[in-house]
Amino acid sequence: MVLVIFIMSPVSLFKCLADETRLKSVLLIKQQKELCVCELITALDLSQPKVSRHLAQLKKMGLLTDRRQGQWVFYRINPDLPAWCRNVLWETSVTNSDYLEAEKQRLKQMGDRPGRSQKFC
Amino acid sequence: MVLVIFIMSPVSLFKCLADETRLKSVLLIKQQKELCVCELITALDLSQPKVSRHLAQLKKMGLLTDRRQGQWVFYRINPDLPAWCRNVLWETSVTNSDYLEAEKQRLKQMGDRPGRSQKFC
DNA sequence: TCCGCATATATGATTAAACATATATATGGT
DNA sequence: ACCATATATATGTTTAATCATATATGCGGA
Repeated sequence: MVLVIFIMSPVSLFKCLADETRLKSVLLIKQQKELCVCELITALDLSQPKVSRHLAQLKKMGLLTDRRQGQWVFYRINPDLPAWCRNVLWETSVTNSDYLEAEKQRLKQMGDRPGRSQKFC
Repeated sequence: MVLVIFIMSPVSLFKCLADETRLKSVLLIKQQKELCVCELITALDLSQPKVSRHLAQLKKMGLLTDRRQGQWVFYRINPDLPAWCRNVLWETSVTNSDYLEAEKQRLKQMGDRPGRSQKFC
């Protein structure tokens, strides 16, 4: 039986969130539970490599996890993320509820959003 | 009658906290209510220009305020800092209580700490 | 089944920009 | 003059953006 505890240093978390692309990605994903790269590209209105790079960085830092479903890769908040990090995210999103308005709008208007197979979760 | 609301964008706050010198300065100041530059230099064990520069940046961003008392300049958390920012700081400091152990130790052992004249507060 | 093409995502390489630090010097108060 | 603090300049280091390309999956037709 193995117990793995995931630790995130304060500075590491803040570095993750100190970039607009990363912060918006994280908050959007948190709010939508799960998003694939092409949905984020549309919502954030940014280039594919740019989004992909920041997601890779967030995954490497342990803030996000990903799963592949067919041709799509879906990103989520790492379920093992320490509570204090989740609280920081929560604090940020509730107080700045208008911060993602444009992004949510673009996401809502997006056609051809890939379907989720729940069996893979 | 003028009402001034101070707003801090999420990314701005996280940029402030995404550097170890700045984060430790802010958390130490928050915990000690008020610290002058020479106390921070001792506690953080860093060069004077380095500390001074980061403090100036935090003041410019609105996270800190300062007051001069004689030859010393004391820094505090800006009393007008939005509640969500304070909550993020609180969340960070309670969960990472050992993060400032060495700094608190050095501060405690520091001789010749300047006295505070309460009349200026 | 195999091939070619389309879509989704990732990554290498390059360049540009932002950031942090050190040294030296300036300012402001006693 | 002395002390505490701030700032200017130069320099090194990190970080981010872009373009081009690579990998992976899916689909349609021979």
